[in-house]
This record gives sequence, structure tokens and C-alpha cells, in this order.
Amino acid sequence: MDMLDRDGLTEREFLEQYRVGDYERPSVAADMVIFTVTDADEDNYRKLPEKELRVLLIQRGGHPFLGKWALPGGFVRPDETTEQAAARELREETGVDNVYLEQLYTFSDIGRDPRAWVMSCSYMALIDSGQVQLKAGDDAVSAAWFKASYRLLRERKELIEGGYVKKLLHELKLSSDHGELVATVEWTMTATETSTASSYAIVSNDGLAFDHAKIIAYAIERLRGKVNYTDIALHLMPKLFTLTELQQVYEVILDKELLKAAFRRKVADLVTETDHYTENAGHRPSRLFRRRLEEIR
Amino acid sequence: MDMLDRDGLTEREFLEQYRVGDYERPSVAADMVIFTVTDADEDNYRKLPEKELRVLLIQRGGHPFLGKWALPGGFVRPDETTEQAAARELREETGVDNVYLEQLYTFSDIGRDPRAWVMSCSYMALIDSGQVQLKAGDDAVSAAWFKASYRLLRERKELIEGGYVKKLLHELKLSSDHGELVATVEWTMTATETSTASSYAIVSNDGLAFDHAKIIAYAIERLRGKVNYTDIALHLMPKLFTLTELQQVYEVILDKELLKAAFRRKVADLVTETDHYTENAGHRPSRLFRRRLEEIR
DNA sequence: TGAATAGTGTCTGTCAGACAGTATCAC
DNA sequence: GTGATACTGTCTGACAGACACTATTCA
Repeated sequence: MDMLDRDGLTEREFLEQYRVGDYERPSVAADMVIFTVTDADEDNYRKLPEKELRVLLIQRGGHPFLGKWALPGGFVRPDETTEQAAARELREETGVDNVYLEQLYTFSDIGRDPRAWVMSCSYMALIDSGQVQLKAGDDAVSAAWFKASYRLLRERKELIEGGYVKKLLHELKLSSDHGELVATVEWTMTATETSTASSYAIVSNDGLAFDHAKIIAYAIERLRGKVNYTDIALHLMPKLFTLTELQQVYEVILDKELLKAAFRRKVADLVTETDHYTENAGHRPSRLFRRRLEEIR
Repeated sequence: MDMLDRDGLTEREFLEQYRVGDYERPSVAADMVIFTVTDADEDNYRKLPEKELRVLLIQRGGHPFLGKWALPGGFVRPDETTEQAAARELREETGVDNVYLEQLYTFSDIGRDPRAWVMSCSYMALIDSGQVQLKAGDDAVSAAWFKASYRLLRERKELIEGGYVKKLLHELKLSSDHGELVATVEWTMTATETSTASSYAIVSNDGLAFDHAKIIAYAIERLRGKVNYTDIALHLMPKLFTLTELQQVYEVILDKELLKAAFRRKVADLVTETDHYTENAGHRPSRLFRRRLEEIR
């Protein structure tokens, strides 16, 4: 039996007569923080190259933020989810598909886009640099991989009436052949007796469009957090890799050195050993591993 | 010097002439999962009452989902962020302000609202049940606190070509004087050599509107995760509480019993002891604690 | 042989799980 | 005293940090 509403309509009748009101609606963009890891140049062939964490940025070819660098992204269409929009953008921008993709946060500060009311539903993608070939030909817009560094500059905790305020100031530095972009982002946590609220603010920004410095900072923090308790970092690796390479990836994400023995114990059940070894490395060969997909034990 | 775009406009000129296109845009709602903890009735005055985790739901007074129960929420307005919209809804619904509020996830499945294209930016709020007084008078819509239980029903892992699929089936049960709502939600993780994707699906649903079963399930999982490594649970407590009460809250969130000694060690530096004690409890009095807001040590 | 990385063994301190024991109130 | 909860002490095993040692390749 169908229920009737106050106007005596069934649900089907209601939906047939329903018209979307003409109140204002936001545009929703899916913006992507696409991470990969590359090898730095190394002059000494016997030394291992260092790893670098890189983020894909696109130089804006029109206003607003003309000439600034922005995250790849685009508006969500009515026939797709935000995730599908993100996957579509990723495919268009890098040609890759079927990679790790995770929703981060929806940014909705008023005025974050000077043109109009636009929210950004942000995603993080992790891809193996071997997989991707930037379409360098299409130079109406230029895209580039920027080396990312994200460091704590200052930490402060102040006691206030009935609680405290904690502020962390981070510097985000992005560098590539196209130059260096630097932003500082402050995270503020206000704790009172009943509540704890936290927010991000961009303190300074040189070269990044919109609030994208915030989004990248948020993505790096999510990545750092998850590296410690998931196998997420393995999505940045090629099919076969050495444990030292994996450790370098952890180190470049966390921006801190790890102890070899402890690291190997920690990742032991995230990987499966293979019978392959590195060759012609100028030193002892290393066993190659792959991401573990089977049951443990 | 101002940069000029392809049309020879400065950024200011561009923004002045900019008009929002008339392509379709979604409505964005802020939906809230509001948690609190209450005492169950206890006949024996010497025994401590059990704690119950509760979620606020509102019975729908119109189509669609007439008569079903939904999360409190509403559309985000052009002059506010999603977070401000969530805080506003929370204030309107419960009268509380200045509580713990955290963005969860933005749900955007197509067809999730049968009327129109609506995304839900969901939030979780934690409030102390002592603070809140439901406006029971306003009965155009009825609101009620439902006791939440969220349990794993089945766990399956299947090997597939080049990876595996892991499925977790959970049962969400919400009960109150208004009856019992039951939904089952399946979380599917598909891991292949290069990617890991996961998604939620509602398998069965009796009494909840929209995809709110998913949102509540997601909120409970977030709450369970954060309880272990933050002081988030303290936002569910009154100003003064005993460690046994705090342990009960942890237990009801995690749906598992904890060992007293280990629990006390774990929360020791999240709380500050006071000189107050419980009285007339029918047994040994207990020291009262409050949430630690000062520096540790 | 030397320069470099690969890989393992083991000590130690911390911490969670487990459980037992003592303390203290209201009636 | 009884029945209930409050609170503490301590054993044990797991595990991460730290460091040292051995192994192996290639020029």
C-alpha cells in the first residue's frame, strides 16, 4: 500500500510532479593530487639514485590565476559520481587507469574560486612512474611533475581561556624545471572543554592557483598517515622492486630515515619475494619483491 | 604588471565579464551523524547502568521516503561552507553548539536522491548527552535517538585473476521506542596488481531513507578507528566522569570488552584527575576525571 | 681488493594482554 | 559481613629501536 503525503500524493505521483527549485547551486569539481615517485639523477653509477615524491600540476592558460600552477581536475557531470569524474580526469591527464584512488576532503570555503561558487571534492591518486607517459605534445596547457617537500616550520601551543590553541606551520615546496613554488600552510586546532575544531589556512602562496596548496598539504598528510598502517605505498612501486627501493619510498614520503632491519620486519607481510634479482648494479644484487596479493600464510 | 589572457583581458576584467554557465549543477546537502552516549535503565541500583551509543534520526514527513527515518541535514547555502551548514543544522536540531564536528565523506552516487542530483557531504558530531535537550514539542517532524549496533556478519576473501576481492558484510541495527531499523551494508575491496578500490553498497534496508545506512556505517567505522589513537571519545563524556564510565564508552563504541588495567594505562594522559568522587553509589566511590587540556607533564 | 649495497642476528626497552590481588563504600 | 565497584601490581610475550655483523657483487 502506498503512503500518501499531506497533498494526498503517492511517492510516484510526487516524483512525477517534482521540479527542482531555482535556488542557487554550487559547481562541484573533482581535483586530483596525483603522486608518483621518480629517481633523482645520480652521477656515481655505483650509488643508488635517491627517490623523489612528485605531484602533477598543470599551468593555467586562462584567468583566473593565469600562469599559476593548479591541480588537474574538472567539473563533475550529472551522470557520474565524484569518483568517476576523478578517474576520468586522471585518465585524460595521464592516460593511466585502474590505479589507487582515494577521496580526501571536500573544500568549500566561500571565495575559494573568484569566479563562482565552486566546491572541490579532492582525490589522491598513487601511480607507478613507469606506467605513465605525460603527453608532452599537447602544450596548449603544460603539465609537469613537481618534486614535493613538506616540512614543519613551527609548532606552537597557547593556553587560552578554557582550553588551548595549537598551531602547526608547514612549508610546502614544489620544484621542477619550471621553477619552484612555495606556500606555507597553517593548521590550527582549537580545543575547549566541549569541542575540538581544526582548520587549515594558507599563510603565504607563491605560484599555486586557488586553495590548491591546502589540498596538496592535506594529501601529503593523509599519505604520511596511511603509509604507517596500510600497504598504500606499494601502489607507487613498479611490479618488481627491491626492499631498499621500497624503504626509500617510505623515507621520501615520511621525510625521515628508517632503520633497515626494522623496516624489513615491518613490510615483510606486505610483499612476496620473487626469484629475480637486480643485475649489473655495481654491487651485490638485490632480491626483487612484488606486492602481496595472496592470503598471508 | 597584470597578465593578459588570450582575449587580452586582465584578471579583473575577466572576472567582471565572467558569467556562470548554465550547465547543470548538483545540490549539495550537509548530512549529520550525531552521536551521543546514554545510560540504559538499570533495575539494581547497586549495579552500574550500561552505556548505549545513540544516533539522532528524523522521521520524514513528506516524499520521498515518507515515514522513513533520515539523518538530520539540509542544503548548503551560497554564503556558507559545508561545515557551517552542518553546524547550523546541528544547532537547529539539537540546540547545541561548539561540539566536536568532523567531515566524513562526500557521497555522490547517481540516483541516491530520487528527486534530483544531490550530493551529500556528511559530517559526524559527538555530543555529551547531558548537554542536549531534544525539542520534543515540535512534532511536525519527530526526532529520536536510536541505539546503534554495528556488527560484522560475514567476511569473505576470494582470489580472482590477478588479485583478490574482499567483502565485509555488516549489519546496522538502530532501535528506539519508535521501533527497530535494520540494514546490511557490504564493503567491497578489490585489489589487483596496480590498484586497490573499495566501495560500499546497501544490501538490505528496512526503515532508513536515502543511502543513509551507508553514511551511518561509514561514521561508525570512522569513530571506531579514531577512538584508538585520539581523544575523540572524550567528546561524548560530561565534564566530570569516572574512568569506568569512559571505559564503558570505549566498549560500546568498539563493541568489545577491554581490560581495566590496560585501559587505564592507555587513557592516562588523555585525562586529568580531579579531587571529586562519585557519591551514594552503593559501592566504593570512584574518582572523577575531566578531559586533559593542559600540556602533558 | 675495495666500494658499495644486501641481508641477518640479537640486545634492549617499551608497552599491551592477562590476571590476581587489595581497597572501600552502602546497606 | 556481603556485594558491588575501584584501583594497583606484576608477569609475560610481542615488537620496534638500535647497532653490529656477515655476504655478495662488479670494476
